[in-house]
Amino acid sequence: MDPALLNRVDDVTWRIEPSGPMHVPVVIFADEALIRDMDDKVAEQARNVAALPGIVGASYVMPDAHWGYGFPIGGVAAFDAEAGGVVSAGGVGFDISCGVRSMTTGIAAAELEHVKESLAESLARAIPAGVGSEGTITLDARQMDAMLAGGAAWAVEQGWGEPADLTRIEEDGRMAGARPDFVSNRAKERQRREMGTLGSGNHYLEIQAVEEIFDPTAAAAYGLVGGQVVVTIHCGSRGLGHQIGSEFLIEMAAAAQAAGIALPDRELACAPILSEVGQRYLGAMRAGINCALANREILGHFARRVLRHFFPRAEVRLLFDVSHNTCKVERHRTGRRERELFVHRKGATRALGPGHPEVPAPLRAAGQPVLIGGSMGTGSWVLAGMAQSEERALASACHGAGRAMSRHAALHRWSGRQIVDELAMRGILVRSPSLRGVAEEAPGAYKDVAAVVLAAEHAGLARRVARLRPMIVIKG
DNA sequence: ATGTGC
Repeated sequence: MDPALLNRVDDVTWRIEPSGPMHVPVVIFADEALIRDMDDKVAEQARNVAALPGIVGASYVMPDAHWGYGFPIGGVAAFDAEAGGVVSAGGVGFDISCGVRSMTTGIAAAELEHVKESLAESLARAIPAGVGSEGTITLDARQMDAMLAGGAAWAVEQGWGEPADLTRIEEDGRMAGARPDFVSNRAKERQRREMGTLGSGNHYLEIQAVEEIFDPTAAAAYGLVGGQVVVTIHCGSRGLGHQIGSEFLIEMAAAAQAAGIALPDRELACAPILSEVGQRYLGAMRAGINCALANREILGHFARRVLRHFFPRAEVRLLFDVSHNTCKVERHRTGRRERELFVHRKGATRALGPGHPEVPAPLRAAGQPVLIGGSMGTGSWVLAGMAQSEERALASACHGAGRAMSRHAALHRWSGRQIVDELAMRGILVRSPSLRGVAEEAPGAYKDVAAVVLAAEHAGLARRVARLRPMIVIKG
């Protein structure tokens, strides 16, 4: 993207003023180098989002943004139901409530080095991964509905997790307003054997070491200790979320037309929040959120079991679990008014600042943990939401490194074997059922995650707390 | 993202 096409507000803030059908401006948070590397399509998509009915504030773009389906990945947009605002399946993303959880362990990374190979094998056996991966859990129709209504709280009731985890999950582990009866039988059928599975693409489970600490006070509150092991899981709602997204995309294309909404791009299919289709999507999507919360809870439980086998004294505690593909009802101040908004975050994380009442009490003074998944080779980051994020971007921040290259281009450039060997030389063990998947996920296909988090910090969205170095990567 | 797909 050519920076000359944008209005530069400061080093990390850029605007496109409303023109034509746009109701609000586009606001992009990124440094100049990230802007130059960003696809022109991101600005086009963000402008299209700014033209949707009932949008409030701005069409926001995070520093890790790239081209997505309809909405950019790394996009944040809030809608006012009473002003004709819409909800969009493409604004949430196909992988409903895809997200990240990190667990601290108290294990010294140096100690783990001695068992790294066998731990990698055990994790690869315990965590089903890959396209169409199925696990050891099969749900009947009643259990499926209970899971879709209960989320991670349901998983804990079933013995796949610990009650203390729930306070460290958004929505306390259970999304209210879920309507399992609005989820199609086909979506439920696809999910029957997929609970506790990782899936494919950019999903992973990593064993990481706390490599560097930037904010000792926040790190202490988060339980992050230099040289200790952290487990991070990136996964979502698997086949169920995908099926819900696909079905509602079709329904919303018709609903938008029926509501007389002119779509600049058919991929922006949406329905008025107050319409029948809009309400049905929200109920189904919230069930999808519960599916993702339950899935990450179960995967965390499997990882915990394996770690305790190797380290019986390990205390595997959930630091936090965040979703980055959601639409949530939140109260925000825009201009002079505070009002209820439907906030779409697609490839973007909620980032509540210090003192916010929705942040769990032990973490509240530091602010909400913002977990940033990097690529396999470059590591991940833990940030903390900043007070300014509320005003700057509806309390949102980036979610990852963001792709810099298409999967196709990455396949052309690297072989999976070569990536596995190169990472092994650097002490990073990769286990995956798909070498093709590994090539697509080559570290070089991603943006510089350090530059992304620095831009987020300079923009006042989230500040750096710690950097995590990958040791073992279980890849889908 | 995805029982990967025109």
